[in-house]
Amino acid sequence: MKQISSRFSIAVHILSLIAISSKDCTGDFIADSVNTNPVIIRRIIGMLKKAGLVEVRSGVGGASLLKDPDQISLLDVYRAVEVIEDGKLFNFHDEPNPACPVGRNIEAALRSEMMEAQSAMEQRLSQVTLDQLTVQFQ
Amino acid sequence: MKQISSRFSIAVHILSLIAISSKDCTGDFIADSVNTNPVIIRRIIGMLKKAGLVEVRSGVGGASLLKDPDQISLLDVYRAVEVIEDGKLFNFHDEPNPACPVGRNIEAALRSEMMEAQSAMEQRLSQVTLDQLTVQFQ
DNA sequence: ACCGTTGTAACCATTTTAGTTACTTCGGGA
DNA sequence: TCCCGAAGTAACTAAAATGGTTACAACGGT
Repeated sequence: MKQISSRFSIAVHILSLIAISSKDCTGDFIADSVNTNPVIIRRIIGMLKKAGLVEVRSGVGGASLLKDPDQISLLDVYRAVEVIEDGKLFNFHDEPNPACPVGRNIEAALRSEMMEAQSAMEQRLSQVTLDQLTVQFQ
Repeated sequence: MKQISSRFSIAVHILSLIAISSKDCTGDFIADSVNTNPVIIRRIIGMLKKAGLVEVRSGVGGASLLKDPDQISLLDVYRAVEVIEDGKLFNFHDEPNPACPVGRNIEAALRSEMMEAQSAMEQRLSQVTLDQLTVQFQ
């Protein structure tokens, strides 16, 4: 990968805006704050809906949170926007040669370390909630 | 991103093979163990050379380590293969609207949390050395 | 001089990403 | 009831990353 998709940062932006804003959060209003196309916003809100984080008033429009901001962690958002394939941050090359001692054993050993590293990151994300961010937006 | 490139797992494979193998580690020999094209191996070895981890006997061929396996961490390898852009694991969407309190403040707040999460992962990678892996390849 | 090996360049197919246009559907207000 | 703003989605695009491949020049022992 190059980088983890900006879907994640946009999703956090969207949720922060909904949490803070008193006015109706329509796709166009959010798109103006994020500075992107409204369709991008709708797509990401669709993912947040699927994850049970927000709801959208159909017809009239406007999104609202389904959880308190102190009950939404950055990990929840990260997982909602499906930023990585199959839940695995690290890719592993296909089918090393089983006839070689390294080829035969490296996958188990390295995958285990990859999971530890990934967990360390996700655990850190899980410790930060939306309200811990929004208090900084005076 | 989809996933962190398999360049990382291949690089670890390559270094493990060099560390363990008694015979000459040519690109073709390594490619056979990794099960990929020799050019892929040469490209990654080039990155490991640039990072000062290996050297290659020119003309005759064969790679060898420039450091003891207990002095090479997974983080060293991870950084050597330039798996992420600009050293930043997370991407951040461009230019949120400064006229909005969220748009104006979210970048600093979120980037700080992104760095913490990235550091947690990298710190875990830095704790594992090549020899801790290779002892598992009997 | 030959031959295996390395270092690259060039090219390719596939996938992801971010953005865009366009169209249908929904539901409230005039 | 008829609009109108909004959401949901399909289809398309351009750009970039990825993994792979062929080809070729340069190097250095035998």
